[in-house]
Formats: sequence, C-alpha cells, structure tokens
Amino acid sequence: MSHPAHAHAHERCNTASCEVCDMRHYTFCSVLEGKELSQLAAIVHREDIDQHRFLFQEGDAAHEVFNILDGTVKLYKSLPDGRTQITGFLFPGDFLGLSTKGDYSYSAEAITDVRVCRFQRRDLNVMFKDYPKLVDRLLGIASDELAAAQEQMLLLGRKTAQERILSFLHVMSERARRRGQPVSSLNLTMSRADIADYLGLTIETVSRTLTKLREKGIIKLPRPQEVVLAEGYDLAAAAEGDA
Amino acid sequence: MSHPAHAHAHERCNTASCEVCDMRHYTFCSVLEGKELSQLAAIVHREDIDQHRFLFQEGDAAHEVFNILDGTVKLYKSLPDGRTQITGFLFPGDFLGLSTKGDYSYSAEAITDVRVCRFQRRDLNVMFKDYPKLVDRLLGIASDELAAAQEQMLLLGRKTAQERILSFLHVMSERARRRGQPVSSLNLTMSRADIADYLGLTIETVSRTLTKLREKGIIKLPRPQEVVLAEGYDLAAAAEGDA
DNA sequence: GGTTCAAATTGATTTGGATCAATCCGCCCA
DNA sequence: TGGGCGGATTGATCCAAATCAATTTGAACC
Repeated sequence: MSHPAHAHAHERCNTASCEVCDMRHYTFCSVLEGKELSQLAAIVHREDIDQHRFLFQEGDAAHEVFNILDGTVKLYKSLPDGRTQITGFLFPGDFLGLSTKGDYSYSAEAITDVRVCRFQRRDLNVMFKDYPKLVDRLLGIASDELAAAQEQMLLLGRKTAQERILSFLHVMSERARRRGQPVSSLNLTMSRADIADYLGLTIETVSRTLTKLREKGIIKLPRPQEVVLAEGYDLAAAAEGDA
Repeated sequence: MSHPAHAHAHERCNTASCEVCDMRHYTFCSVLEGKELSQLAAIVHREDIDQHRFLFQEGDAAHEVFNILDGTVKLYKSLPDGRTQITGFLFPGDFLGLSTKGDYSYSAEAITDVRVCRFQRRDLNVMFKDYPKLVDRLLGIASDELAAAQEQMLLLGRKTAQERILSFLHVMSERARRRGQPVSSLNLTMSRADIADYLGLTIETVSRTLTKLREKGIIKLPRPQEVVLAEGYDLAAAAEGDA
C-alpha cells in the first residue's frame, strides 16, 4: 500500500469563477467578496478525483489545501497492522489540509468521485497576509472541527454500539437539515466498512445494529444506502443514552 | 452537579509581568516581544484555582481563555447518565478556551491546585486586530490540537487496553522530553479514574494493565503516581501494536 | 437470463474488558 | 498507635461486541 500516485486525475476547467461558485458561502470562501473572490479564482485549481484515489496520504508534504465541491472524502489514520480509524467524512463545502508540522498527519481518500478546489499553501499564504479575516475564518473552522473531534472521542470512548449508530444518523441528518436537504431520508455515500471504521465497530455490528433499529421501527432501510428516519423519534436524546 | 461556582479562588498578584514569565515561550505568547508583552500584561489576570474547581463548564458562555502556568487541568465531556470522556490533560504552557458557538463545548477542571493566566475574549480580540500573528499562532495551536485529537480517536476506536496505556505513557514521556524534564521517570498527577476516563477504559483495567507491564519488566511502579520506563524499550512501536 | 463478485446480512462462538466484589495500602489525624 | 477513609489493586464472573462462518442481495456484464 505505497503511494498509488497523487491522482493525475482529469484536470479540466481550471479557469474557475469563484464569484459564482455555489460553495462560496461555505468553507473559508464565505468571508470573501467581489474582487477578493477574483483574486482567489486566480490561484485555485479545480480538479476531478476518481473514487478510491487519494487527495493525499499521511506523511506527504503538506503543500496544498482543498475545498470539496462535490462527492465524499474520508480522512483516516491507520496502525501498522492495518487497523483503521476514520476521523471524519467530508462533503461539499468542507475544507481540509491544515497542518503545522509540514506533513499531513492523516490520509484523505475519495470514497465517491469527487470534485475539489485545490490551493497551494504558498499561494494562499499571500492572501492570508492581505486578508487577515481569512485566518480568522480558518481559526473558526479549526475550532469547530475540534469540538466535533471531542464529541467523537466521547462516542468512541464511552458509547454503546447502538448509541454510536444513532449519533451517526443524528449528525448526518443535522448536516442535511443545515444544507436545506431532505432530512427524513438519508443517502449514505459510504460503505458499511467505512461506517464501522468511523464508529470504532466492525461491519457485522454496524449491520446488526441497523437491523435492530429497523425491527424497532426507528428507521427504515429501503436500500442499504438509504436510511429513512421515523418521525417524532428523539434521535439526539437516544444518541446520548437517554432511552 | 450544577455550577459549583466559577471559583472565586484566591486572586492575588494581578500585576503580572508577561515580560519575564517562564511560560512566554509557549502557548500564544511566544509570538510576542517587548512592548507587545507589556500590552498583554495589561489585560491578563493571574489566578490560583484550587484542586477540583472548574475553570468553566460545558455550556457556560465562552467569554474567557486561559494559559496554564502551573498544575494540571482536565478537559472532558459527559453523557446524561454520567459516563465521562476526558478529551485532554493540560499542563503548564498549555492554552484553552477557544470556542465559536459562544458556549464552551466541554468542561475544564483543575485536578491539582492550578495557577492560570485568564484573559477576556473581548480584551484579546483587540490584540488580535493589532497583531494578526497572534491569530496565526492560535491557528497553529488549534491545528496541533486537531492532530492530537485524531491520534486519540485512533486510540479510542482501535487500540487494545495495553496499547492505550503504552500510548499514554509514550505521550507523557515525549512531553517531558520536550520540556527538558527527566524522561525515564514520569510523575502522574492524575488518578487512575482520570486515566481510565481518558483512555476509554475502567479503573480496574488501567490498574491490571499497569501491573502486567510491571510484571513484564517494561515499567516500574515505585508508587502509584510514579512510572519508571525501562530503557531501550521501544514505547512508540509497542503503542502501535508493533510487538 | 445466467454468471460473477463485492457488499451486506445473518448465525454460531469466542473473548477482552466490564462489572461485581473483596482486600490492600498509605495517609491523616485523634 | 490505631482507626477511618479514599485510592489502588486483585479476584471471580459476565456480557457486548469481535471473530469466524455461511448465506443473501444486487448490480455489472456477457
């Protein structure tokens, strides 16, 4: 499992117009406007990345940062014997690539076909000088991610399998709600194996727990990738053990 | 367990001199010098906080940030039924209090008597305007914390009890090394219960695992709080399952 | 329509760490 | 000097989730 190449994927349409980008209200772009967005457009590279390819791998020199435009990305760390912990799933509007030590401390892999904005740290640093509000915004993003990471530590350290699954469904549904997407029916773009590696469980336990929730009438599973949430069920409370 | 008061602890020596502070080379202070440090000294409040008191609790309005000068602080989140996950231990030179949503998303409690620098967010925001390098530094700190959080997720999701304990000892010993402290003998300022809540284990498992490591000759335990590491043992590798 | 193959589900059994239950130890203080 | 007490250790038993082992499902392809 050595570097399967930095995805020389289909680089098309590099002349991006950040000014009319649907995602400009998310990630760090949201603090920029007008001329500032044009400046950003001058340094961004848009790129398609095929499913299963890496944006980067743990240990790579951290020269770039990314915004996700479309698709799903997983971030993860692994142990020498292959045990893997997914530390987060990224969706359109999410940002990744921060690093201080010069190397990425985790791997980022496309789990669907993905479209990204790619920036050179070097180019972006110039803009950070000109627009300190960009750094403010990045600090806000990092701070939010830290809060999410702490929530995930609570899940991994102390929650039961059922609470983990319910927490996962709750977070996914909250995200859909914030993005104005249908909230009762979730489209899971990741496999059971990825869910297991995210929740610190095995594939079998994820599958069994979902089946149990279906039998209790808490969810429906029309297809493995689609979860329909029962209305009037307090997912947030159940995810915290308030059964 | 409602708010046991924001520690009206012994406020003494408020006329701090950041210019000669031992800790000024750590946390965000490290990017400031001369006159800038004087400006910082004008807004800082030094304070002693007794063991078992809170710096703040989850849900409190996040008006303040802190640097630890002396002692040990634990950060944690809890579930309604009392299950607790400690997300980090803080020692002299560490920073805490970042928040975006206006409320702290976790609790911070002194597990020894503690001495801190307390800043009002409001006061600090003024300095952030004047010195953008402060925000840069904070972003660096947040980014490091994020990397540590991801490492902890790997531990909580995928490591065995023995690997967790070895990882913990490794991190503690690395920190001691970086601070120029004796590295072979660790002084644990936290209880077995705190270690358990940090590693997602029970007190009994922590104790048993330490005993097993002692029997294998990997550590000595002269006193419950003191761990002596065997020389020539590759802690880093063992903590990753490379037995 | 049949074949292939990976993903998901379901079933049987095992097990690492939790839980329940005594001690043990050191420290404080009368 | 001995009793009380909280923290730590050790022992016995249990159980939730892992592991091992078949199916089942469904999409892709001929």
